Amino acid sequence: MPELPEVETVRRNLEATVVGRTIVSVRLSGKKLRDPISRQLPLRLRGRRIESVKRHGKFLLIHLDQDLTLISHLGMSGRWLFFDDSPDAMSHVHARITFKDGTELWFQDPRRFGLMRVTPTSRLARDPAIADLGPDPVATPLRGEWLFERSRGARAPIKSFLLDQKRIAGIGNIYASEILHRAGVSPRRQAGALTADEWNAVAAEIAYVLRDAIDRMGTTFSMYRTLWNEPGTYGDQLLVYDRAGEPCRRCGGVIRRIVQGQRSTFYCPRCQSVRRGRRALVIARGQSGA
DNA sequence: ATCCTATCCTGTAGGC
DNA sequence: TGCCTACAGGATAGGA
Repeated sequence: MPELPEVETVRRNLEATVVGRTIVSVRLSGKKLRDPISRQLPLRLRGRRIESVKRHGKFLLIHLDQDLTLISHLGMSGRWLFFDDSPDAMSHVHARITFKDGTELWFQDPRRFGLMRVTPTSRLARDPAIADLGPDPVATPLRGEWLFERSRGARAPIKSFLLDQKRIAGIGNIYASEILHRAGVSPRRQAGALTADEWNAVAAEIAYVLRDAIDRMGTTFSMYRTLWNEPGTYGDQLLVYDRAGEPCRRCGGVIRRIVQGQRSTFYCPRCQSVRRGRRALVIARGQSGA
């Protein structure tokens, strides 16, 4: 579910809500996440105070006192939910954090692809989950020139390149399609074959789309919710994602779905032609003929 | 190093 | 209604 804008929304929610609160207990469910939660985690978190909430890509970093950080990844279906009063039982809740004042923070994740662990803050950069991540494009706006240089020799399609968290941290399946559509670049192009101008366009749309999606609290299809169980509204802005067979909002052509790396990709073959040069030639011809 | 495939897990939508 | 298949916002191990 959650890509950078959704995780950033949850981060802001957490920052406004749980910073300053002190944990009195953590209860774990018996079920294993893909990366199991340590049984020691409740003991390590007990008595700790939340000092700040940061983010790198899709990872939430909840900093506590005594040099501890709670690393959290939402996977496909993870949610953090905050309650003033403990609600009735919910399914798939893997951790319940109770604060000193009686408020609660629950981690729910039906598909169990999420991750939660505690690590010393001073060694956070060496945590295997964090160590290999590329730059966060919101914290560090990416320049087209930098992407151009970094992509030389890359033979994977640009769509897969954008999803690679080692290259850029935070872009997921929805926003990769949206970014490429707005940039007018076909998802099938080899990343290493994009021109500097094309990378400039992609860099600009990475910044624009992520910012816009954050402003709208992300995209909700089914699972994703804010800390208060509200949906995000960026779904109204989607130009191609999940719109196969529907008309392109820019040119009226038909949006197509293809599969790349076992993930769906949506694009408009007319706006995003595979051969940019050919398209430019057609336009030039039309002008000379007029 | 890079790329591709299969896999982890549950829920839901759509076809019959 | 039920049964079946395909698919879903992600990351990663293992092999080419």
